[in-house]
Amino acid sequence: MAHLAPTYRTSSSEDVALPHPLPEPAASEIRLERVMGVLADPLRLTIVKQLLTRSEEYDHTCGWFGFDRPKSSLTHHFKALREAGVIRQRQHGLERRSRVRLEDLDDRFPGLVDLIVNWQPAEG
Amino acid sequence: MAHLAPTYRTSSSEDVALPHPLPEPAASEIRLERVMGVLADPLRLTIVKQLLTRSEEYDHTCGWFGFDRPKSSLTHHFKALREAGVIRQRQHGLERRSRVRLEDLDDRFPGLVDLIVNWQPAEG
DNA sequence: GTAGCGGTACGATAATTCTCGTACTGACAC
DNA sequence: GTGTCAGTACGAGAATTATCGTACCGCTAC
Repeated sequence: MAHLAPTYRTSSSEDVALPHPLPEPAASEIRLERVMGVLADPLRLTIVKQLLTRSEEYDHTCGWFGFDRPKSSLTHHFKALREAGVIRQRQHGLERRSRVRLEDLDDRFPGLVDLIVNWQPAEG
Repeated sequence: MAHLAPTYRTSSSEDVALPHPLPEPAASEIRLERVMGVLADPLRLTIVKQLLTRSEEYDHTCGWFGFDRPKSSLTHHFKALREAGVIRQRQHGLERRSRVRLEDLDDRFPGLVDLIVNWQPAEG
């Protein structure tokens, strides 16, 4: 997988420096028990799986997922994922966009991402 | 890996029928989010890792681990692991012995066991 | 019988986490 | 300026989970 350059392409086709990530643990500080805990929730598993499987060129905002939950609940879950080291968030003007820290997770916990991608939510 | 026959060898070298496992979810009912949740705890990760790496011919009792915790706390954690489908427990007379449901976990969540084996508890 | 042992069940308190309403911010459009 | 929009921060109540004391059970040894 190609390394993502620290720029992104806007709708006007300019390359712009990426905003700094919001506070997050260094890759070496990511703790498996913390990651497990944060993934012990169907909504958060859904977030990460969708980022892994439906995400394309751009990072995504909370709204992109289309969850029918209050905004403050979504903030809570995204923050939990970020503070555990699972996702990286950057502030793009109004929006806060998220992506999975794929390289860091693959490096620290090989196989974990596959578990998430293969996860299926419970029926009912 | 060889399939474990449903007998075990006693100290007097007799093969004896294994007691039935205590209530547990079927392999197909094991939920990743549940497993993640139950492994979001250093003590329980330690239990499973030790069962995976130090265990030999026999299953092991709670006391084998040597944790300095009240018995009722250990019961609580072992039960949580069993009800999530991570370990299997059988009653052998006085003792309740545990082993990891290795085949079931490998079948349902390939790679998960390696994550646990490679886990290191936090320093301090 | 009694004692000891591995372990459970119950229950209470403490701690953590979830959920979400409300108020607010910062950026943009006009 | 005003409005709107994505999202946050705070805080409260509910729900879940952790911890562990106590009482108890069933088996074995004596």
